[in-house]
Amino acid sequence: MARTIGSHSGTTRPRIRAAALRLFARHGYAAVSMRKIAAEVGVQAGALYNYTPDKQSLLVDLMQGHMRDLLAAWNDVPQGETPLDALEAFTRFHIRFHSGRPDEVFVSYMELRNLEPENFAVIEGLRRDYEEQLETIIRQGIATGDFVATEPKVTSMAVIAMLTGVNTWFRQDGRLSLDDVEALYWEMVRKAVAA
Amino acid sequence: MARTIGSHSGTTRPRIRAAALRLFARHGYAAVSMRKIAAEVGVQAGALYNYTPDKQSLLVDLMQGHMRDLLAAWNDVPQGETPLDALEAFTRFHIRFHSGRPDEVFVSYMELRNLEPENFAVIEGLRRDYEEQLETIIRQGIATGDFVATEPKVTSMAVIAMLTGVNTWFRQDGRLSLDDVEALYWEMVRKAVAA
DNA sequence: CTTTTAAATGAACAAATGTTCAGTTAAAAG
DNA sequence: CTTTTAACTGAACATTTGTTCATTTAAAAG
Repeated sequence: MARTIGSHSGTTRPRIRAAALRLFARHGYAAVSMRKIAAEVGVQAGALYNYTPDKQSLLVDLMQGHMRDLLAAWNDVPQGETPLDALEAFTRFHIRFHSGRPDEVFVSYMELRNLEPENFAVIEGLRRDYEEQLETIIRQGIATGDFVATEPKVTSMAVIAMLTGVNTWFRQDGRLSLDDVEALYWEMVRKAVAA
Repeated sequence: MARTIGSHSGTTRPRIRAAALRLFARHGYAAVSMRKIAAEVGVQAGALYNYTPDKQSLLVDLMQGHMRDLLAAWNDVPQGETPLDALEAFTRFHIRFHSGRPDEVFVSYMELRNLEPENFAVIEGLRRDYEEQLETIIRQGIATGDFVATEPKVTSMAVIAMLTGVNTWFRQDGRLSLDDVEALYWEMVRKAVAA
């Protein structure tokens, strides 16, 4: 059999993406076979190669898409007037964006070592771009005297690590709302860099 | 051939552990075969089974050993008089301990999903034990009025995430010494929970 | 209805996987 | 020197791996 009833052209590609993302996040890139992805989509393994040249490209596309989405979304956020406003905007944006995409975040963070060198360089570059957004805010706050930080780069890394950590415990249906969490973390970030 | 010249009884076991740790950290548990571990030790794959019942046990032993070492080492740290002293002790200990064992930390954090459920429960329990050490300190600081934190558990998670993040960028031969880093992070932690 | 074509099958490939085990070797014990 | 035994080899096993491709099917175009 081929072209089974109900197969439409536009549907399969996103379903492959979604299945790959889900499985990579749950079990890890190396532990997931093309056959398992295909089974999740309801298709034979060979069919995947109509949509991706190989397994690695599946991973790269997911990670690159995530990093591009992240940078684009941050670009759409109003930065506010002062460095303090900008830092609050970044804090709240980072938590909200990442908590809404746990699988993408997990894969993009955990599977870096499974990227071939050239692909790694691309993703790592996008990550650095994002980190520099925060570093810039912190440097501006230091310049205006709003923040105290002797090592802005270190401070950026510390803040990002803290914020990304939300994903390890936060659940949408938990006791605390996303607004609660944003407020809690913003208070800690604010105090940590306060003059 | 077997029992090649220079093979001593006590040597192979730790070398297998070291090779497995190194390779798991570099490439991930699922991507590392028993043959690759054996090759790193200079032995055939079959020989590994004189020392481990299976591949999973190799991973569990590494992770369990790491968590036990962590809890034991923290137990040996003088806690100080006040909650503030205890928090500083924890902050400095966490950074120092983790930065000295990057491979163990990486594996223990990244390979949780490759543990069979019962093994996962054990490791997760040990992790919770450690996290509760910090939570207790924070609760005591709140009780004495030294700290302000409306959600002690969240604060603990935030602080630990921030501290563990050091491992993503810190290098022993970098510009900043371990003491520098400890001081930088301690200032941020102190301010973040300050009353 | 007929033709075209995109989408999927299913079998095949060599290579690699975790694990077992009978046999071999060299160190330790007597 | 002889015996014992722990340590290791090397081949074998059934599965699974990523990927290719000739073939088949059903939807779209005319």
